Amino acid sequence: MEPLPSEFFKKPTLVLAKELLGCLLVKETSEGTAAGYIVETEAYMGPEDRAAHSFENRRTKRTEIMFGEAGFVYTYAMHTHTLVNVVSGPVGKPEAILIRAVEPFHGLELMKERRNTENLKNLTDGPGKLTKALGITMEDYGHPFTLPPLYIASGKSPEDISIGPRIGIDNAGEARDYPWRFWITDNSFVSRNRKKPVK
DNA sequence: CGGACGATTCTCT
DNA sequence: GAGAATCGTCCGG
Repeated sequence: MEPLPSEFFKKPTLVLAKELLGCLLVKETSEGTAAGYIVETEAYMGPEDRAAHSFENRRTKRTEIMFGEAGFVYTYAMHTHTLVNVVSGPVGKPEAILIRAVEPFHGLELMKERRNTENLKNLTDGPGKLTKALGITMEDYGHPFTLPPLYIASGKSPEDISIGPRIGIDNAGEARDYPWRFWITDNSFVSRNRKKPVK
């Protein structure tokens, strides 16, 4: 599991969101290393995307990292959970890709312990679940995905990719229906809150 | 400085 | 499928 180079992240956000599928998300801690295949992503497209934190270029302490270079970690808190994004797009364009689900690959026992469950299916099939399982926290904010302790490595190529509207943004007006959610077709670790694919 | 609000999850029913 | 938990962030006053 070798980190991918920074060049990997320098491509259009909607392209990167698809290419991240099948890649490994790896987190090293003092407790050990945990990793999973990325099976579900969502793109957030900045100023013109009502669902994005950076809508209308809203630049705050929280969104600051989105305005920087692609390939950095954007974590934020949602209720009691931490969610993790990959910063994307050129400098000055605040785009990001939310990692919504991974398929457990390495460090199974550690992940089960952190999630307090033996049920593999329930381990990492949601954005808040996978951060807990992997040990991703707000401490990771602003770090590069190209170096340990939190990095992305090449994995396996998905056979087929499904596309549909994003989850949990029903109040985002017209952006609600944009087909910016990507997942590996028929993968059982995709988050349950699923809608029908448009493709 | 207060109030509203989630890119969620879990626990029931 | 609905409702609670629960808290940092953000914006208005």
